[in-house]
Amino acid sequence: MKIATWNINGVKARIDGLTRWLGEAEPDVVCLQEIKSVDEAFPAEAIERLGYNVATHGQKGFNGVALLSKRPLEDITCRLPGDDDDAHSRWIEATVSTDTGAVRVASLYLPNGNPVDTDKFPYKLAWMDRMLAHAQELLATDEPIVLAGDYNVIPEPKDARFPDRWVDDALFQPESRSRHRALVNLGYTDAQRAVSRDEGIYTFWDYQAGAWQKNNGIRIDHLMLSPAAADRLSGVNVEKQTRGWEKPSDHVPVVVTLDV
DNA sequence: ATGCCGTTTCGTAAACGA
Repeated sequence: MKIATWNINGVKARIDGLTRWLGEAEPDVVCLQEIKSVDEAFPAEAIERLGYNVATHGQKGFNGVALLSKRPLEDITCRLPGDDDDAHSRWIEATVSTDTGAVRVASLYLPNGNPVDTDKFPYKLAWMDRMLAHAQELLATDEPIVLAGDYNVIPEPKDARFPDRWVDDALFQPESRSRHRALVNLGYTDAQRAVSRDEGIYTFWDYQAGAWQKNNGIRIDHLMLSPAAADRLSGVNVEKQTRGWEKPSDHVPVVVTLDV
């Protein structure tokens, strides 16, 4: 089973690239972030025509997450527990069953947190604490778990082409990185790092200042696997070619292959 | 470097992003 995550930066602006990529890569499950659409305006038909079921958790203007799956999406839940006043649409999870088992998949869009000296940064950290609590609860189930999305965290210096430029950024703060490590310490495996410790693996290149042309990238889109899911991991691929397409997202898809 | 670029919105400038 191929499970992908992709921050598409506006699903309506990206529908041609999205359908092209679905046809070429043929993922079984796709976790989308930053759909920037309300549920009613999500271009579901174009995606359903390619054989996908669609579940969305959108909001007007920004944020918004979605799940696409060739097999039915079961037990769909939206929102991250722990703060009923949090109105941002940043979490959707569902179960996908196969002939040999089932996997619980979440599409998450972790808050950016910039600028660090504003309320946005403590919101990010509190959101990460809620995510850690929920991730721990999920481990009590027998199903393999995949927490996939835009984490807005650069885990290590080697996950940035120019780490020195990120030291004042919320994505690279010690508080952000330590919470990401806490997810690992709970037992979740960074799928990319399970297959390669290489530097130079990036998933985001800014639109500005020729970042793509200069390969000034960062690795912030992650698929975190529970022990049961990590046991089934057989491959990871960064779909870098999409960044060179016309009207690209600034993020590219990351795909894991699980023997499920 | 208050810059760059791109998407969205009861738009035509501002919010948000990373």
